[in-house]
Amino acid sequence: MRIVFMGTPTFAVPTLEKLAQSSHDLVLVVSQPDAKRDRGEKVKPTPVKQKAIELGIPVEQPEQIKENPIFLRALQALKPDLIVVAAYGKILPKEILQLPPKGCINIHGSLLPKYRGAAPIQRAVLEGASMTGVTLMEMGEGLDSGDMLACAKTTIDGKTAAMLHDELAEMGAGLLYDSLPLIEANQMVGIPQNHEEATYAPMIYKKDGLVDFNHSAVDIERQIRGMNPWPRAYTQYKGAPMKLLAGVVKPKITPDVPGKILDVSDQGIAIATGEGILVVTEIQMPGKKKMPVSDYIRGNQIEINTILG
RNA sequence: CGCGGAGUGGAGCAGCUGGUAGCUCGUCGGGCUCAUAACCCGAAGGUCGUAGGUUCAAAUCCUGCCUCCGCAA
Repeated sequence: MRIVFMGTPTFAVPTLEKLAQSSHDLVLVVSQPDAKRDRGEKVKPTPVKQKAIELGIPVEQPEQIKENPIFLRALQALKPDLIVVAAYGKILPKEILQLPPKGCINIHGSLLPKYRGAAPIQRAVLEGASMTGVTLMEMGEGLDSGDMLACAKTTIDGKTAAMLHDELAEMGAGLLYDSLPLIEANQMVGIPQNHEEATYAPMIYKKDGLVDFNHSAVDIERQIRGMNPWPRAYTQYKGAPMKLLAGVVKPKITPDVPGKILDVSDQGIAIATGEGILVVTEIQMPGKKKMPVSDYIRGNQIEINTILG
């Protein structure tokens, strides 16, 4: 089959690699423009573009994908049998969705119909779901609402969103790879989603990382894991932003002012919350590296009774 | 040219109004103790990111480079 791949962030990279390894013709990779800036003055290509270059596959980066006749014609000229999409970042117009005979297949980082949308992995962690996974679906009109072709599951346990991200990226890549023969033979059967059970996973913003200590320790610990690697759960310690990178929940002992530091030791920083105590074990201060609290307090002070936030 | 912080013994930091380096922890040895992540004594371990410059003398001042990180996007 002639395949076009569309993707942008690192989540899509494993799938790109798998496609490149397959016996099919990966004729084009489409990714977002390089507009993103990093620290300093650098303009970095997207992770997918970098990998595509490494693999020697042509890359297109249309500024806009809708109502772009030039791009559409170029795509038509390639006569792709299949378009695979993984976290591309833009809604595809109907003309493109209808272009390949085998359709457009999307890899989504959740067990549909749960967590449709931009941030499925993080939302699953934040809400304390026990399982998550990846779903292969036929793309149609509507956000992540197409028929499901296959899925794979994993447990969340104490994993961070970052860990799940990597795991699901690989899982999705493998799932797609294994499905290619069936797709080619038109033996994939789409199962409609139960739209009644659909939930949405809106995009995460920087402010979603701000910790509210009135919440329970359980929720905050989930926030720490869900906001990893970005934007990270953060609070303020004496006016300086303090990122909370890992923590454990202790059962409630006696109620105290939420956000108050109750104890500091090699075990971590014990903080009162709306319900229970959160012992933060790993932090990062501005300009510093991430480090275990036990390391941090070797050369820095954290005062007990300070109110965070 | 977006703003900014930082690179010092294994870890985290201090020293930076120039005169060959200090703290906490860890490590090793010894002691005390019924015992201990406790306490006491002692030891090892650093060409102070890198290349130059200024100087009688630089971790400390100046310049280039490398690396790490926070903010903003």
